[in-house]
Amino acid sequence: MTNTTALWYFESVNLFNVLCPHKTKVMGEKHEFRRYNRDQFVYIPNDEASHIYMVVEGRVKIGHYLDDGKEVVSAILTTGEIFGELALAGEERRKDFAQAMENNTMLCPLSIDELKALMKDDKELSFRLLKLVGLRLMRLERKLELLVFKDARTRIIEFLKDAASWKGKKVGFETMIPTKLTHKDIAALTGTSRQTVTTILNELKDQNLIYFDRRKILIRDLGRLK
Amino acid sequence: MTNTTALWYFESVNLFNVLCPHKTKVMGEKHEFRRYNRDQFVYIPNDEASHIYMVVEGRVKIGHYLDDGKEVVSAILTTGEIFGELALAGEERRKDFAQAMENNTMLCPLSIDELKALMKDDKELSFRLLKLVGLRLMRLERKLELLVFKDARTRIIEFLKDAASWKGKKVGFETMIPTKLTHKDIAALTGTSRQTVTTILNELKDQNLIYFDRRKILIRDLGRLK
DNA sequence: AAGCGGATGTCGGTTGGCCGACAGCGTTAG
DNA sequence: CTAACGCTGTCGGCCAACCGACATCCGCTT
Repeated sequence: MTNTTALWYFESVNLFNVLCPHKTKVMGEKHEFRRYNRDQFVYIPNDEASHIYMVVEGRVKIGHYLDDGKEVVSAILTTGEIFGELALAGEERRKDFAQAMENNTMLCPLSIDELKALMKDDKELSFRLLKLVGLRLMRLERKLELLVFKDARTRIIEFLKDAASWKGKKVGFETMIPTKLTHKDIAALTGTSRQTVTTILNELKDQNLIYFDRRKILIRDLGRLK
Repeated sequence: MTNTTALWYFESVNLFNVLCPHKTKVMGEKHEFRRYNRDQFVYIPNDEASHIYMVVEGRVKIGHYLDDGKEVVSAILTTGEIFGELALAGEERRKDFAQAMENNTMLCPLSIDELKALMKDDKELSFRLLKLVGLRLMRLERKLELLVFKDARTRIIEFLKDAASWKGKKVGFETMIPTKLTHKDIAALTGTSRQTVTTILNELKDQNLIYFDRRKILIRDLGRLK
């Protein structure tokens, strides 16, 4: 579980680590995961915002729909990542959707009500939750800055670096990122177009800064990638 | 104070309203405001993030600097608005700056340490703080969506609508927004250029959808503005 | 094994809006 | 009062990157 622990660390608030003991103690037998199939929705806009979730297995797409019905992807989450946290920051009905991207996606749900109850006994928990939401805020600010002030190439490179530090395995100078993300996915996550992603990734490949195929991205040298 | 109350309501978490009694009780004589002069910094990047602030009077610019030294404005705050809240979400050193825009800008500072101490006695406070940060998150998500998926005209119009609902005084169909924001300011807040703001505002004026001069913006009919 | 849907690769045409430049215009400081 | 600086207004050049179109290519499904 070393890897999962690292993921939790990255979340910077080891929320579920704290809560799973709580759950077993306080919530008795309700300590279960939920299973989802590919394309199944965890929640959709206007659903009651009653839980937050941690991804145990599989992938979850977070996004919402524009007026014209077009889908906007704001995040694609994997093992160890938390979503739905706006529910505990006062959101009553979902504004976004969460959708499983793979069969057998396993989620650990956590009821807001129970969480609030726990907060009364556990002062430390309040800080952790505050940090969780605060961390989201900081990340979003970074994303905003990238999107507004950096060109497509820079955004994609920053995305690669993030992914590398987050999921990458280092071997010498090279960093290997196993990923099922399509160019379309990367485009959505970096605010660029599908074609631009393809072009820029191939540019980087030609310069031998990266290599990639359909299941991984390999960064030759993180220091040289810019 | 009706107006100020309305502002607090908009903040959705009546934080300082709750805390001022606390302060007078818990903090005794420390219930003071701080005064700043035009262009004086409240904090700058790398300062210790030890307080959050509410604007009592005047205006405060929040922003940060890009690598090339260019200034990025992320918000311009007036009476009743709160800033520096990342400090209570785990930020240790400021990443942004806060700068008074007018002489005699008055701020009400609130120490994070004291706040944390208060949180232990006041379970309601934890929720409020969570809501405060959560609200920021929601707003930022909206801003992100506007910046990425909407064109400059739409962004500026949305900005006008926001300002109207926030600071506007309705008189019949018309909404009057008193403001000292320059086109440059509006450009920074909407992620556009100064020239684009000037052009679009004048377009809207020509279409008689708005009127404006150097100290106010008048929206003819909120329903028709789009 | 065949076929089909989705992913990748490549090409131009098109354009929103940034930016520099410059000319009034208002405010403000002294 | 006056100078100076910053704000507003307008034009045109320019370009990043979006988008449609189309040709593979891959891999899953039946």
